[in-house]
Amino acid sequence: MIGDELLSGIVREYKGQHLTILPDSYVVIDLETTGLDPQWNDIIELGAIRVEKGNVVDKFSSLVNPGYIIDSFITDLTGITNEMVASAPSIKDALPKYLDFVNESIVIGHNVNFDINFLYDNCMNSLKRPFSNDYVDTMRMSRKLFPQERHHRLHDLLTRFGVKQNVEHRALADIEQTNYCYLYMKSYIQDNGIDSVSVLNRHHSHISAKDIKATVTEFDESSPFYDKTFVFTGTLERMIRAAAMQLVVDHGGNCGDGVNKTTNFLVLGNGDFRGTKKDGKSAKYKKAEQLKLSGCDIEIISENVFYDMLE
DNA sequence: TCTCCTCGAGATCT
DNA sequence: CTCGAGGAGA
Repeated sequence: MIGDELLSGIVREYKGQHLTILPDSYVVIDLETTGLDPQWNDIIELGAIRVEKGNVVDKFSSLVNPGYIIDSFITDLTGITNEMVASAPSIKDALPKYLDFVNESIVIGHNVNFDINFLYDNCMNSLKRPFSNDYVDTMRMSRKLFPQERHHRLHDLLTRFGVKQNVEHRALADIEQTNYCYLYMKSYIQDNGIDSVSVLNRHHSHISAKDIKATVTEFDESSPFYDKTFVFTGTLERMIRAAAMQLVVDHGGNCGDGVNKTTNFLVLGNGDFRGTKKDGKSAKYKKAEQLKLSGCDIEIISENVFYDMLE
């Protein structure tokens, strides 16, 4: 995002700050737009709810006429049609009322930088002022809180927290669900005595195999994992690598970062390789093949076989 | 072998 | 921002 901003010459100098506190009073926002890029796309719905001391005290919702035909892809996604925005105000007319509603409050949203960037640019263009509210991002909270999860879309959070979700992406509906996710994670942090500031600030440094400690003390010695050393290459489909490594050590096995003579299993991720690869094989794969030829006790298995071994 | 750095690419929002 | 591969240098 920063790179894109520099390339396109957009530096949002007066943007608010990301906060690691968990406020009781705030405004949850969500926008529907004609696309993903604030430079080329426009707002078609402004939504917000005001929460004070845990209670929803006010709501704001307004469609916005972008001044051109909305792509059918967006209509399918959001349920917002050209007929619906035909009588709606332009962004220049709708924005001041919206800003009055949001006021100076802390803003909460899912991947809220998306919404804030749209608001910032529209404020600059229409009103010659920035949008500088500080904010809390529920996507960032989820990433920090549940680093073992691969996906952190709003949809994924709702599934994880056991909530049914709507088909259409209308602003107020998404806002209500975002608020639910915020409150859920806020309680999760408080109930588990987590230090929110340090957890929400930590950047997830690279996990090395030796950092993974077993969470159990008793091991089944007949497990195919027992006393075996596992190494992973490529991206796993079903979980992130750290979670798979945790499974290995909890079954009495060990993990390594690189392939060597002590490696017993190399697990090939079903997903694409991200690093440089020639002939579709990673360096770990080729090294494992060599060791196997020279008589080492090493097996090269697929991700699916790995899961089968767990049973 | 290990630690640290760089690079590419995916994720997330509509 | 994150994750994973791979290279440099101790």
